[in-house]
Amino acid sequence: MPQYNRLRGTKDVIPAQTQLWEQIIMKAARTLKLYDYSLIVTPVIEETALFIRGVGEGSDIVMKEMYNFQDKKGREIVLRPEGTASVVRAYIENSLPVKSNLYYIGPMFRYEKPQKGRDREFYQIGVESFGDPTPYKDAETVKLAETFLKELGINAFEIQVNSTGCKECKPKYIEVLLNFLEPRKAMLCEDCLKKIERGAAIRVLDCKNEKCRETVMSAPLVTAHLCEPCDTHHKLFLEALKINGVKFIENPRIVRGLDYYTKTVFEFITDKIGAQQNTILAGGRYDNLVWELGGKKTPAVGFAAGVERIAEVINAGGGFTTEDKVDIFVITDKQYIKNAYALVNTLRESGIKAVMSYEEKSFKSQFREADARKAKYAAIIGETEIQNKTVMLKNMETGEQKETNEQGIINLFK
RNA sequence: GUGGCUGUAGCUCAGGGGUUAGAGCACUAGGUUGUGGCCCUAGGGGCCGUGGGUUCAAUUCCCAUCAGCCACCCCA
Repeated sequence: MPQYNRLRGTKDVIPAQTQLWEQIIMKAARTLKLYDYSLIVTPVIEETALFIRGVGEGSDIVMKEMYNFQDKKGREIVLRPEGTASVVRAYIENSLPVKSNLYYIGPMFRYEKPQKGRDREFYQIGVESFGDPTPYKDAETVKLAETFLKELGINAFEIQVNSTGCKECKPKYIEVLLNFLEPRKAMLCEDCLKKIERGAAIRVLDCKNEKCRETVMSAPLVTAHLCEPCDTHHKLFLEALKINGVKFIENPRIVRGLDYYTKTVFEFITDKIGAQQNTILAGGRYDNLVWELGGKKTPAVGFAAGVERIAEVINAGGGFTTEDKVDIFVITDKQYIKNAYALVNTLRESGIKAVMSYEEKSFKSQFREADARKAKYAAIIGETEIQNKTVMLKNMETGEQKETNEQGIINLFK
């Protein structure tokens, strides 16, 4: 018999994990509705050009991480590497209301080398809010993200915020930065030199190399080079966060890897996963993307959270105690299996989670199984019970048992 | 994409160039003629990741490959 295995970097999410996923999705949906967001579902496949235009030609995602292929007509197709470009495309294509609050959940694909906290297929829950240019919206979005995580019992994270400026001041800042780096090239690692060459000088700021970090310590900060409107926006954003009671850390060195961000950017970082992949949620404002993808000039802000990473954090904190106990395990002799079968059905019709073994097994085995399934009660139907038209009900925790009947059991669970 | 470590039962792992490869846990059955958890006994289950090479002989040594983990890179 041939054996088939998962493709590299993919995983099966089995019941031991999906219980947690159900919780994450349910709680996310509740919080999102509170903030007036609606679900949007877009295709997993899109034309490749959407992401080249949307995410940016120079980004790593586009340069080396896209799962792209040609379909039977030779069209360039890609398994979406992220959600924002798709949602923006759908927003434009469906002429949605200018002000729209949308959320999505689904798999994303990136052809990367897998390691802990980083798969080739992974799930994201994300939100995108269109039509509101104010910093209040930025702060609301951060607050929403914080609420979502706290609802899940996650408190061990740090919120880092920054502004990357707009298309007016960003290029000017990069020039200032280049002037600073130029005489210090000898101090930088090879990767950073490459970053400068391919026009991604800002990425030097978040290099983890010791020497680079030291060098960059005294580098000019973006926040000090924002144009007037961006600076005002940023200050008001920080103030709005305080009004919302959000605790944050200003980190002028966070740089998002996707090219579309303008002004506000933020990251939620945890130290609970025990891996280097410690960003569980990240996002920011992107005021030019809708226009760049062919829509009307529309401001927008959003974020995306990694479902697997969130699940990891929850598990690291002991996980959830989910109630998956069976209410009643029905136990019987082989000649009364049909009677037991009928009882299980009746109980279920009354909303009671009842199970039994259809196979002929000894009482001992059936009790062992009832125990393994963590049944609250065992209901025994044997010869005497059939004769008396009763059911022996045993409390599996206390060990007490008493004779009752079908209706008695149903009443017990009302 | 680069570098390092690892790959033996469902899980955690031991072992070792030569007959039938082990342990604990889990699983199944039994230890009362109708009663679980603890305990005891028995049992099932392994192409020793895959392919090739060296050898009289490979699961053990060598190479390749695949996969996982870690670091870099990057990101959710």
